[in-house]
Amino acid sequence: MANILAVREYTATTYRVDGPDSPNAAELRAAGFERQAALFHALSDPRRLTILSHLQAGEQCVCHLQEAIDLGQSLLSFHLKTLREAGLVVSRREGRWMHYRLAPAGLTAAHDAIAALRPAASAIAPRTHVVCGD
Amino acid sequence: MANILAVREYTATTYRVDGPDSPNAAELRAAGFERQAALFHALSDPRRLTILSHLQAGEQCVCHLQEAIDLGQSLLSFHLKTLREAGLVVSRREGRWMHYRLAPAGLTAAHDAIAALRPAASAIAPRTHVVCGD
DNA sequence: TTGCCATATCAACATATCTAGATATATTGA
DNA sequence: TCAATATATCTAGATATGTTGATATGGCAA
Repeated sequence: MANILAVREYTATTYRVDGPDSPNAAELRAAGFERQAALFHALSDPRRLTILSHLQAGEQCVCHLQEAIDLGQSLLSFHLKTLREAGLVVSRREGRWMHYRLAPAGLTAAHDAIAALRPAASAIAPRTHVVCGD
Repeated sequence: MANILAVREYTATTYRVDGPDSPNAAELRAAGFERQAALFHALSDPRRLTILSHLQAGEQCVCHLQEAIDLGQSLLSFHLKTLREAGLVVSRREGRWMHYRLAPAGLTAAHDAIAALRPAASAIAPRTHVVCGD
């Protein structure tokens, strides 16, 4: 880790339920949505999805990614940084080359976030004639 | 549908593989990433995630959402529109009230998009000493 | 050293998105 | 028909994000 900041890690965090500064449920949920939103933001660009799909086969160095994907050098670097900061990929230096690979924990977090939003079967039907105005 | 445009629907689309205008695999993949990116964009805001989680219990009218969530009227309407255009919620008018509920197909599409990105077990390890420079 | 190469970062600009307030539209009830 | 209400849309400004070209950094080889 050294001096790298702002990299999401998806480690489990536990709180003592009644500790003096334990955040309440609403705050926890809000913080969760912030995290999840950041994760989905990283996934919300077709170029970044292209990069992820290229990494699916295994670790790649930037030079190979650049050959495979039509992106300028600094732009590719920018998108890789975005993915890295979101916790979706990790990087490793080998000599002068940087290698990137998928970070399964990040994808799992995204997967779980969506799974958590899926409605109960009872929740997908319209509820007609519910009085609203008062 | 009438004159509603730009609403994503997630119906299966099939192509004859060798038909004269059948898009090639790369184009199909690119189009898929565009769609998926739009979907993730709709999920990339904590306010919208909050809305979705409120709809998880079942259909809600806008007035109830507005009570439950601290958002100005036009802002709530904006985010609901974003979710609707992404195919994540559907709306229904009942009298003067609009009711919104989750659209399972949209959430499923997001879920599947992430599942499709998950790496093979062999792809998550660094591959050291791969020659790169040439 | 020195120079080269791979990649990251910076600075400037273009574009997209979010937000708030004002206004428009649709529906109901008087 | 009119007024009231719920929600959507519009407008303008603020902020965030993406893109490009230039420059910096870190490692290697001569």
